[in-house]
Amino acid sequence: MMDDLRSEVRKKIENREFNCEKELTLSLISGKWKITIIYYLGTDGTLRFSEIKRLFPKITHKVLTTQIRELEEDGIVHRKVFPEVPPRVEYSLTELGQSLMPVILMMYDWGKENIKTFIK
Amino acid sequence: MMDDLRSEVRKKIENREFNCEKELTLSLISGKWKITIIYYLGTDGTLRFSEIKRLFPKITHKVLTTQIRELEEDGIVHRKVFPEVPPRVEYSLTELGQSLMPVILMMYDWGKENIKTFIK
DNA sequence: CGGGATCCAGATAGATACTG
DNA sequence: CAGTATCTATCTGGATCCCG
Repeated sequence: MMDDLRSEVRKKIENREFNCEKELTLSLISGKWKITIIYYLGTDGTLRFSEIKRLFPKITHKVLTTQIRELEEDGIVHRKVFPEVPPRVEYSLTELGQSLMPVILMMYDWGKENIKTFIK
Repeated sequence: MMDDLRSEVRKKIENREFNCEKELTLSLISGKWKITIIYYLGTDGTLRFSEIKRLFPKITHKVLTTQIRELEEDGIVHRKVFPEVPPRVEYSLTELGQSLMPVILMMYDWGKENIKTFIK
């Protein structure tokens, strides 16, 4: 067990909603911004909420919160709160999250390699 | 260019809706059944519509049609129609689709390796 | 600064019925 | 056998406003 939050992914596993383990991997990184959030945290190490937000000019505050919270519930992202005023919150990848990086880098490479195919 | 169908993925590229190339890779395999359909075609070589359907007891006819059609529009899957009665249609991976297999296998391995983490 | 609540729109999946 | 059309349920993301 990772933490006491009930992640949706874990529920899917319990309800046998996956055809196969690769769908677990897929669902962890699926979400309009998740894969890129993981990638940034994996390359930059630690980022504050506002720093991540600045990386995505078009994301709204609430949506970023939701995406990060889900990654946290899935055990991919670690959240560290500093008891200061104004509050400071730093995010980083957990060990599990870091183990996802090779997969994401491979997807990155495949995309760079093949994106030409999709452009006229 | 691949074919004359307008794939949603290609439109997203043109509209610059991706933050990064890995989101291209992700969106090609995202969809409740796509990644597993690609995997089956990659390992079995060629499958008929009804054969694929049998592999997913819970998928409906129409949903399978839609998923395959999108994969076809994205240039991942090749569709061969035999002009017979009753009709026969065989699906297989294109070269582009086959190049996705290592990525999917890596996701499979990651899932098998880490699924224990998610079970109490 | 970071987060939560509410309401809403669009996309995706599923049920069902019909076709050559 | 494979595919289409219609309708509906669900999910996810987004807009907006409020809070310590």
